Amino acid sequence: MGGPGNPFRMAFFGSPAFAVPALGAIADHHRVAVVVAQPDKPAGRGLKLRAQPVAKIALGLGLPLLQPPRLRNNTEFAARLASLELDVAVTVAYGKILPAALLAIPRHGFLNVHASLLPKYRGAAPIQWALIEGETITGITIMQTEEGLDTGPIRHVRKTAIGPDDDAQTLFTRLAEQGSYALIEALELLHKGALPSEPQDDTLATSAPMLQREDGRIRWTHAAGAITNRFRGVVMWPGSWFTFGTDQVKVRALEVSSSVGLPGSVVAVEGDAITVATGEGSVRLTTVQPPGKAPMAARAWANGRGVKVGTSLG
RNA sequence: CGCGGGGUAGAGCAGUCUGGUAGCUCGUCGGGCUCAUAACCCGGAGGUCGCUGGUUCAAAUCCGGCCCCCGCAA
Repeated sequence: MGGPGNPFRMAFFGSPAFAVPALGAIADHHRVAVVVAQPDKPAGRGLKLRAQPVAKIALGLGLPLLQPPRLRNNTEFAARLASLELDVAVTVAYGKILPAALLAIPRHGFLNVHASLLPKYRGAAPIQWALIEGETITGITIMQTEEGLDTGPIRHVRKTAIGPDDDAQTLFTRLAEQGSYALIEALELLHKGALPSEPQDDTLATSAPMLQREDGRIRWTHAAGAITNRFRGVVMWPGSWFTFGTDQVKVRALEVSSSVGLPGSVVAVEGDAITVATGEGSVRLTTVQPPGKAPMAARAWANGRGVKVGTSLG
């Protein structure tokens, strides 16, 4: 176990893969009285029941696991949480709003691990939106959980640079790790009574709502750089896509190019790639994926569909 | 029983409804043209049409079973 001499007695709320490193860190340094994750949900082809990553890890570590379908007006759950005599609880991408009645249970309340530099990018998809907006720096904010969405006082911050090769996948991995470090740091400070609390400046707040399928649509009139940034942000889901006929064609790999032309028109077909003009510059599509098919070289896709220089994509 | 698309030459597709010579865009090999080329011209090789059973004079195509890949949704 290791860690500080006087570990906290804690509850951990989290669900997806992003929360896994934080759970591991907490389990190493503190006493986890209970892990709370969202219920297993049907997902994937065939709608088979899929366990939440945090739930799997919790079971693997032999930690008590709860997956209540509802928190609001759930007196049984509240009573159980209260009976644990928690010092503090943490939430990491749990995915549900916590009622005030629960927030008041732990001695130090709830700390939330958020993957942006608050007050920017409040909401469910901070990593994706930071990439879409072309940010070059982001980070982890540990905040006091309130009833509002990511509005509580900032208690600890850890920054990280966004590199040109970063996408949602790499940033997710890095920030999940950074989040676990930041959380341990914050808990140490809390233990010493030295954890600051700074209210957020609401006038600087921006929102980062959960992505929708439409957020992946490529707007050819946008600049090539903006299209690329969005591609990096939506790569995990829903992915960048354009329309051709009635197909939504996903773009699996692209790079900025300098050719110019009418936005949306194919200006070059060479090697494995096709180059499409945008509002400013162009993008070279190297791998695409039509619906129902495996990913393929963009050139191969063009070959089979009669796409050539001059063809307009939607 | 959530909805749906697909498996035809090395790649991507058409052909299947209306059974009857294996087609298209590329790649590849050879030749030609060109100062030159990923451009152009000519020619060639390359396919047990996912597997399997059935119907038929005849199956990529019609019927049954099986295997595999993927999209939506969540």
